[in-house]
Amino acid sequence: MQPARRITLTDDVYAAVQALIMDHEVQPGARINIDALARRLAVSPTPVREALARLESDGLVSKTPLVGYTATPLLTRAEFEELVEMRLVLEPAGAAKAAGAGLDTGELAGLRGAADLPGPGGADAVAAFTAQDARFHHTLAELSGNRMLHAAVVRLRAHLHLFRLHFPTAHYGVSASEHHRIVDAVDADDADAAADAMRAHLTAARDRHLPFFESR
Amino acid sequence: MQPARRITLTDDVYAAVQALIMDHEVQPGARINIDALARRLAVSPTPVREALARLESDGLVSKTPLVGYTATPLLTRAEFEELVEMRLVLEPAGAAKAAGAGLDTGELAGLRGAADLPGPGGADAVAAFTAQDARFHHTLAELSGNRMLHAAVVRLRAHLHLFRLHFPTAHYGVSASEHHRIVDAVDADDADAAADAMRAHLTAARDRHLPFFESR
DNA sequence: CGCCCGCAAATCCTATAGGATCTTTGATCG
DNA sequence: CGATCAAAGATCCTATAGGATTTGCGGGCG
Repeated sequence: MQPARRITLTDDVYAAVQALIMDHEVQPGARINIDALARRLAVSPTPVREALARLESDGLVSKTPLVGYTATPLLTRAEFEELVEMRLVLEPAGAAKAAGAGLDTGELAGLRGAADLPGPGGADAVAAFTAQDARFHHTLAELSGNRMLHAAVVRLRAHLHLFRLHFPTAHYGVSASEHHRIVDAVDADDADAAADAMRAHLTAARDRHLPFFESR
Repeated sequence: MQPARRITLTDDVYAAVQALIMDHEVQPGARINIDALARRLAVSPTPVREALARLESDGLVSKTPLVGYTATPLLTRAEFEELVEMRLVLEPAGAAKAAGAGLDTGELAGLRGAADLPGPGGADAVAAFTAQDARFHHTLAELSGNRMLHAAVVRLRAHLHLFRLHFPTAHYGVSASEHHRIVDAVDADDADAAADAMRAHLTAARDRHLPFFESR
């Protein structure tokens, strides 16, 4: 039996500010006033500063000494292409590793569960979709058995926050089927097929996201 | 003309603590007493806490709420293999990208300069060698043109701190020649050859490091 | 002899205050 | 009218203090 609040205020603030930025309640590129943020969260500036320091290492905010913190701006088209390229380097390798790792049935079942994606219905369908999509990719990276690769994949997700509000909602089923094709290859212990399926998925997802940049 | 101290105390402390850990002046796995560290650096605990928060995101320390920070322990053999695997995923891809990027002569000259490694002479030969080796790998990753890949490569270097004091000093020339072979391939715009040369270098470096684990 | 409980010391965590720096506003000069 | 400079305000940064929690140690019980 554990007390009501196991974690510290700093950790709470860290999660809260992360959510504020990911949900664009703090505009990308906007200055972050530490005192105002502290008042908004009903805490003192001290834990806010500590949370911001961690978020800077995560790439969600950037700091200018003696000036203040700024929410990281939206990705440019070029940065988006770099992100895709980076994922194309990391994630197919992770899928291949997972395929060769001899996963047990429990791990495979968990991966299959994460591969399913919620439909377009529901109150906050976009958030539910992105959360589940992240869970699948993170789970697969974790099952690669390489903790550093897993950490790198998780870290990249932070840079995707510009899409939280612009996710193309018309292709839910397509993404899910691509996920399942990857799981099938992993299940069959076919490393090459798993890597290929992941590459196809990432490339297709890239094309689905591209229209976002046309309208800017 | 700029004032004597352009950066803040927190940034100074961050660099100082990073050096303390990388140089093993703080034993890997040891608890970190915030107050004692603050006294040692002649500052208050506040900037120390902020620096530690950033170092946690960097992977150099880990935090347990209400208990304190701990210096990250030395890599186990398994973690070392994962690190090598991760570098084999990232760095050959970066070398290939750099080879296809059409670098100008200035960039190539900078890379060639970084490829040279200091000889075994000198006061702190090990530190000089590791610093120059890091500069080469970071420069090459930067020239890939992918900022996220560059950042990931730099981030991995932090986990190498266990070798700072155990670098095999007998193979300076070998490493340098492997570096130059990579540069040659990049210079020839041969992406496949650059990736192959990087893979060969990383694999060879892995084998050179392995004896360290035998003696533990 | 080993285990468990309770108290004291150490440490962490948060809030607050004051000094230092940057930004903005307004007035003066060219 | 535009540019420059100075002062006021806002904000950041660091130090300090006190409350909350954990850890270490000693005594008591089984």
